[in-house]
Amino acid sequence: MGCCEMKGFLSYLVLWIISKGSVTGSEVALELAKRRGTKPSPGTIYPVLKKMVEKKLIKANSNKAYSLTKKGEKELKETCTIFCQIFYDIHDMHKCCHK
Amino acid sequence: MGCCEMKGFLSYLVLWIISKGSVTGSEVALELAKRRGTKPSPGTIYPVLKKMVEKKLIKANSNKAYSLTKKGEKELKETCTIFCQIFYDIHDMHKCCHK
DNA sequence: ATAAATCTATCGGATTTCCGATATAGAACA
DNA sequence: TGTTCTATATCGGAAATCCGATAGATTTAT
Repeated sequence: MGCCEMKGFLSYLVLWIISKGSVTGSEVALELAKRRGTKPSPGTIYPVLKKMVEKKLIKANSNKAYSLTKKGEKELKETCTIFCQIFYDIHDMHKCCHK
Repeated sequence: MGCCEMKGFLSYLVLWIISKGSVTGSEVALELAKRRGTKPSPGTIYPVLKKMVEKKLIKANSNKAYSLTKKGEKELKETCTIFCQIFYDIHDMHKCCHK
């Protein structure tokens, strides 16, 4: 709707969230709800997880809790680097909210 | 290509960049190049600017230099708030790059 | 004034990104 | 056991996001 929908975060965020500790699909969804305000639907979250498994970025244990693979850790590190460079001045953005 | 292409930043970044000072289209493109590493093509940047003018988020002066409208300032503030909440732990992401 | 280079603009479309609808599997409980 | 609730899974598609190709406009240089 708005000019700044900001689609495109999801995969990165999921990778990031999983990197912080083994979590199930529904736990990932809850963490996303905290951040974004809205909880992603099952039709959103599970296909994302599936694709990331196929790409061998994450793996599930027997309880369907996900964790990063070595490849996933490498990918996360690279993507974090890009992200932090793009938004190097996020601190100024933060100030912007409180004006 | 990767799992975390992170499309979806562009409009938000353009709004942010313009908020920091009156700039032309090519100057916006140069600033984006600094952040992302690659310069967006004309076919990318000008349609974005056009849409933002149509939505009255930015306006051009006679030299085709853009600046935010009141509506744009409001939109930016709101979007900054959402962005900073989603990425409240960007500082940890930053640490992640340097491991 | 003319040529070259740069900037601006537009179009169509490939791809990505996400979600609604639906179905199955599993857990909790009466 | 049968019922209910939650979690997982899949499909098709709507919308967004961006870009290549192309062309016109403007500036700069000769």
